[in-house]
Amino acid sequence: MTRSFAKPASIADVAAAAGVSVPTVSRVLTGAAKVSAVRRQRVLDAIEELGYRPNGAARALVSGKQTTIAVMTSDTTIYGYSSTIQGIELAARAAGYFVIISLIDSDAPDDIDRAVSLVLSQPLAGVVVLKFDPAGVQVVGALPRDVPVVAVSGEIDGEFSQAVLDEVAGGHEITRFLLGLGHRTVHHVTVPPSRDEDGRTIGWRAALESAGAPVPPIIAATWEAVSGVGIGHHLADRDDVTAVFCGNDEIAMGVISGLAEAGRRVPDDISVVGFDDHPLSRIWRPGLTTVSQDFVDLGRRAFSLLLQQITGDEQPVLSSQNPTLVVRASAAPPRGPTA
Amino acid sequence: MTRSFAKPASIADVAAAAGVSVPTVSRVLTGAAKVSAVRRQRVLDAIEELGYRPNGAARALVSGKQTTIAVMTSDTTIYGYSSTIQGIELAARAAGYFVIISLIDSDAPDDIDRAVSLVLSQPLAGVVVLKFDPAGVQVVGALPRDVPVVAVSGEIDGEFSQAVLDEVAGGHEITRFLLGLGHRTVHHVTVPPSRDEDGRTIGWRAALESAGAPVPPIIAATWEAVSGVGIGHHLADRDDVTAVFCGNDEIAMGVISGLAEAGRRVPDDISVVGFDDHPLSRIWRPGLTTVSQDFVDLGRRAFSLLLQQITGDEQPVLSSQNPTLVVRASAAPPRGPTA
DNA sequence: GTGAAAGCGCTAACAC
DNA sequence: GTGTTAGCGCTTTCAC
Repeated sequence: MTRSFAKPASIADVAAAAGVSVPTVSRVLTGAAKVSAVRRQRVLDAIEELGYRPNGAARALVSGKQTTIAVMTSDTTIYGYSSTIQGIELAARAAGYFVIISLIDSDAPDDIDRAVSLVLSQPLAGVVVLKFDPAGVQVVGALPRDVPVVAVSGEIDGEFSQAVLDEVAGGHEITRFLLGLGHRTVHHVTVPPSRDEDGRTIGWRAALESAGAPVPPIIAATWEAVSGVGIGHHLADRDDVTAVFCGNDEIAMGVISGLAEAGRRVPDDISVVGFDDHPLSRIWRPGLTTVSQDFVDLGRRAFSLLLQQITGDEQPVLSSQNPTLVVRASAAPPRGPTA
Repeated sequence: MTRSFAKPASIADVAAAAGVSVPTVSRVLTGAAKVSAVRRQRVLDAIEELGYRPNGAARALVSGKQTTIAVMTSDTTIYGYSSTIQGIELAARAAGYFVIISLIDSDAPDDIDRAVSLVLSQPLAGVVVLKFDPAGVQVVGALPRDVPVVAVSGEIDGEFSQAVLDEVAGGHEITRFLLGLGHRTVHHVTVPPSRDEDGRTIGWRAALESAGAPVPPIIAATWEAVSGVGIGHHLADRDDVTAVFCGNDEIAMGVISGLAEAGRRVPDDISVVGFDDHPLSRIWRPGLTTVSQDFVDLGRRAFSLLLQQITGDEQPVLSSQNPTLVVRASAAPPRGPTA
């Protein structure tokens, strides 16, 4: 079969075929004004017959309204990222907007500039930046002030509208939970932070301090779950570690695996908890105690903030939501008295 | 701080500020023709000063060229989906195209129609459909023939260009691997198929048949990893099951968890393998034996097929790639002789 | 090299 | 209700 991508029919073709004027076709298309039933039908028939579809570029040009927003992110595959994107798309589509995905290669200045100018070269109603990592932070800083922008997650700065999950509260709560189980302190493994310290780390530290517990040095992992495995091996050698709070669930799984390979059992020998409530946390053995974050809702809220800006509101708004503690089996009281 | 989203500067504003004509500005922008160094610099300065950015809608209108493609998918969070999307974006961006994500709510005719007409209302150079599931299949069927389309995965039909991973080969290979370990037969748990039978299922059946092994009834799971847990419980009661090939890694993890909860050990009591080589398969305990698929590359190939169509090639092309077996610890020979 | 003029496909403003 | 006239921001002839 031969496929042909011929020049598409224009509104003028439709008008000609229907024997009406161009604006009349436009009227039946947009419903902006009444058209007699006869002509309306003729137009509809012509559209059908010609397989006519309005040219969006022309529409956007004349109306001055853009119906596309961009999501700038450094990744589309990480659980939190992809779920947030899904939430943004859902909300955007419901409001009649399309969403473009624009990947940021790294947080190197060159890559940031390239990503930003690429996005701006497109006619956009606004942009949502996933500020989960340093690349996102850089992009927010590089975006011009005359474009509607909302940042998702990250440090709260008040300059842009921002949709966040209250990570500080989440980190605080899960750390307090561990302390409540009887642990003397809680060690902390981080994913690459989007700033000096992620909210979850700040919450962890605050919980420790307000309980008068020692604050051990932070252990840094990468975004790769495997990086947790090495950390698990390392932790297995340390008698002083009884509870570990990991920056996300994948890392926690890696740590548990590493611990297991080194012969230490979770939660019997050591408690390990995560963050995010990844879908696999539930079926992981032992079930992972974690903090549940509603990323899809986060994406929805981000879009609604953006829409506010697009439609005129000029002041930055903050939308925050509290995550909830999910208790499963990976955390337990420490073995014996300090032993 | 007050943000203002004033009317953006147009090329005419730049021309006025630089004291040149509009086409001259266009020339320095596009590099279509030489401009004297003096004027060029004046234009550049004016652009800088006014913060001018070309209006993409106007450009698209006049050039008749679209630089946006759509990816239609029923999900953005599943590992294979999100990785493929990332590959598409990477390739598209390198070629100067933007990618719109358009979610399909379900495979119900209404949702399909809505999704298709929504996408077509946008000025697009082409569309990539993720045909991993029934919704994708329906969408491909509903798309008009005058738009460049490429399908990713799914049954090979020859009507559209298609990028696939050879799932039949993958399913065949991993089943043969299990048989080679000494299992009498291999049971199969499927994720919702995009057609009567997914390629991996076809490969499984073929391997069984050509080995003269019995073909047990198929067990159906959902896309949710948890659905595997219940199946695991169920399987634990059956003495005749010694090897299970799951439609994807998440389901395999669920099955292993269910088996473990019921007191059966993997791979000692029963072997379980997956498909996809999910990032967590490696750190799962036991390490999951699976079939590795390069989804990012799949996305890249899909885009390059689309580009071929956009730039004129009319005949459908098939791009296939062989997945590779990844042997880890979750499969072993069956216990004793039939025992 | 550079400007004037035309026109991409569409909607808005205006007469009738 | 309907057609005529403009004009959105840009690139592309086409003269000079």
